[in-house]
Amino acid sequence: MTTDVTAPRRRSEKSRLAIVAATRDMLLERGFDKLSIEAVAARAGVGKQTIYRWWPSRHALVADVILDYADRILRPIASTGDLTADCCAWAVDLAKTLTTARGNAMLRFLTTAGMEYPDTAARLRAGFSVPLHDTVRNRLLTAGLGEDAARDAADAIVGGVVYAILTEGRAFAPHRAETITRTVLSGARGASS
Amino acid sequence: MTTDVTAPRRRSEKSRLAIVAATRDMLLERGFDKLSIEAVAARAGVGKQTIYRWWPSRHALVADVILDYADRILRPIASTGDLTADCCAWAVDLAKTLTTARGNAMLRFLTTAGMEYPDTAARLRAGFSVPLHDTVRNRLLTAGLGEDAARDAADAIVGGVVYAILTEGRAFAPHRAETITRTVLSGARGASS
Amino acid sequence: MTTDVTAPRRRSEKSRLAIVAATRDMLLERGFDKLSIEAVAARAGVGKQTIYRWWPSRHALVADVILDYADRILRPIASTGDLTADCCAWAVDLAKTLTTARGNAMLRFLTTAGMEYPDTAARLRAGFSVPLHDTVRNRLLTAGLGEDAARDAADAIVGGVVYAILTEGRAFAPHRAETITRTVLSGARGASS
Amino acid sequence: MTTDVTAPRRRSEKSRLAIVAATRDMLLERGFDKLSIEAVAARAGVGKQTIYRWWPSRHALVADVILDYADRILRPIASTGDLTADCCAWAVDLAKTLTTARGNAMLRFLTTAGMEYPDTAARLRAGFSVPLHDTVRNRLLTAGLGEDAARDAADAIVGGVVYAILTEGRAFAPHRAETITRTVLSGARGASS
DNA sequence: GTATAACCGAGACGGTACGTCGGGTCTTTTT
DNA sequence: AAAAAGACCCGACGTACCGTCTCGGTTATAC
Repeated sequence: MTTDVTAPRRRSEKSRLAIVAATRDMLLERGFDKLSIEAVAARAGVGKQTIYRWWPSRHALVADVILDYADRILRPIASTGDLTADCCAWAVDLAKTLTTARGNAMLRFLTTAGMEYPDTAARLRAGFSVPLHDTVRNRLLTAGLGEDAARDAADAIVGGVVYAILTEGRAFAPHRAETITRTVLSGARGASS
Repeated sequence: MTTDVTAPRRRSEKSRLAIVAATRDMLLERGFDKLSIEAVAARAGVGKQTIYRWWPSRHALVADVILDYADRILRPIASTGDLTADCCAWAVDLAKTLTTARGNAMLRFLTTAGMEYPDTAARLRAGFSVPLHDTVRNRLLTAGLGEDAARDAADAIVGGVVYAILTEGRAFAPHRAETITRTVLSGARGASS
Repeated sequence: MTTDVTAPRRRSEKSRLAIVAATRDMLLERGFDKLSIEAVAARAGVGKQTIYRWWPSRHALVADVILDYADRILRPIASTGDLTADCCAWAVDLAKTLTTARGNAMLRFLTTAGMEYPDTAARLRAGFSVPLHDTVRNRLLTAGLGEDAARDAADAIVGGVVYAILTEGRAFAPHRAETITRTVLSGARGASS
Repeated sequence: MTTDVTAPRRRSEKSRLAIVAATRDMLLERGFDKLSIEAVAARAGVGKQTIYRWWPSRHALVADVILDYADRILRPIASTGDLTADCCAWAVDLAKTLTTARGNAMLRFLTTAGMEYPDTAARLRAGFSVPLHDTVRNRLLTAGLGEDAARDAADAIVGGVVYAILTEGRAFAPHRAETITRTVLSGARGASS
């Protein structure tokens, strides 16, 4: 039974929360580019060093905040027996979330923050992209699709919806997520049968 | 009456080319985040003001460079009569391009540079995302699909391939573009018949 | 005929003056230890970089300010024919200047700022200590003393007065400068005869 | 009458010695300006608080170390009957000590550390400047000089030697201490007779 | 012979200032 | 009139230390 040898060096939980909250707020107010560590520290009532002590970079800090929020985006797919209906409902729900002001902002940070820094990219992938993809893939596997078919269909559904929102922004009409999903699924089911 | 309205401004073509070349080179060498106007000016042997005179921001400058490169990514789909084969070949080709070191870098800049600045985002959308989508959509329309079906299938194919590359990077195996495309098309054709 | 090869790179005289004035003021208000470049820049309405561009360090900046002031301390010795009277008057005058609030502060900065940084030390020596010593030495040479006698007596007079003020501060009574000087001179004259 | 009012506060002698030694070493290695409490604590293997518990400031700590060393500089004047010879020997010895690497460094710290902080200045004066001056003054009184003459001559000798070393550093040739002293004494003796 | 409190090491914390980079504006000189 | 050069004001960077403040752990009186 390991008793946590790494010694949790008495980090101040109060400061941690203040920093994360300040980052989240300023991210939505001013955007990722204009988010400065200096401003976050000031807003959180914290010394700059306290941020640098626990986060290696601005990207890593933002990643934490986004992953915290990712749980609100990642939702399970219902299993009513009707695969298409379940997936369409889920896709429309996802599209709605990603076209709210907050959701769309988070999607953009998620994408920008992950660029250029492999470590951060890996964390965001593991905490968002992969779970998103797996949600669909697993539902398809449950419905009897083969490994490859499930993976490809999941790529097409998730990619089709998310990439469209990425390029079109909040102008994307959520109900389009339904027709995209329906299009993909009618193909995937035929192919797997 | 001045003939040749477009050029009473005596802009130095030599400087313009040097700036664009310097930007392209440094973009690939150091990445978007670490690209500074100061460094571009120095490398191009140009005054900072000459850059600011013609481009409103760093994002706009980078957008120019990327759109210049976009032509190498945007290619037409062949029309051999076999829709599926044509689209698959095109998709695999696209995936191959976007997983080269250079192509992947460009895709990332394309995505990052467009975030947070609506003007730049609109230009990049018009110069890359829309043409990409239209290429597929038009081929599908030509093949007899309906408006909506063509649009949805194009979303799924383009999004499926590009978003996967966006999250997985160069690890994405280009041949997966074929199965994704095939999956989508088998659905879209069935639905439209 | 050289036309100033070093190219006077269009330095802003306005900024230079504002910086020097701000430094002088804050030096007297808060002391050398608590003088920060940041505060000087703010008070002078100038960017920090403008200070760093022209002065290599805080010590160098302070040295400039002090040497500017040194002219008020360095005064010539009168030549009435009565060597002792002339020197005593000069010494008392020096002591008076160095025991004013401002003069004493300057003496302290002069001493502190020169420590630890050879370059600054050399400049301060050349601009203050050496001229001070030479003033006395030259007067003694004029009066007929030999090289060595003049040098030693100058050491004793200047050192006697200045070092005492350095240790005792403003408590030093200026008229003591007279008796010290008289003591030294009565010896030096006897020895040189 | 409470004996030992100061309370046996169980101060760790080991820590005290480690701190003083670390301070002395780093003072000579890196100079006064670059001496940080943090570094002293680390080098001494001691918590920062242990330093702050017993010394109010960096200056006070350095003063302790210097005064510890002052005993090696402050030496008595011999009494062979020949006043001039005794004083000259003493002065040359003093000059030699103050022009060693270590002695000169100590003299500089002594001067710098005492500036700006009245408390520290007073301690250093009492522990160094005053004893130095008194050593000479007392020898002169013993030799029959009057109060004032002794004081003035002591000022001139001590100041003449120390101030010259302060400005010239290790370039000061110790034998000059002899001629300075001789010059002053020949005056002081004549005046007091 | 314990308790109990001062002292210790360690180091996190809110801060100030450092010296540097680069942004975008402005001015001077050259082409 | 545009361009090169580069000084300027400014904001932020990431780092070094400041002096204060807990944390356990360890002694060494005082009960």
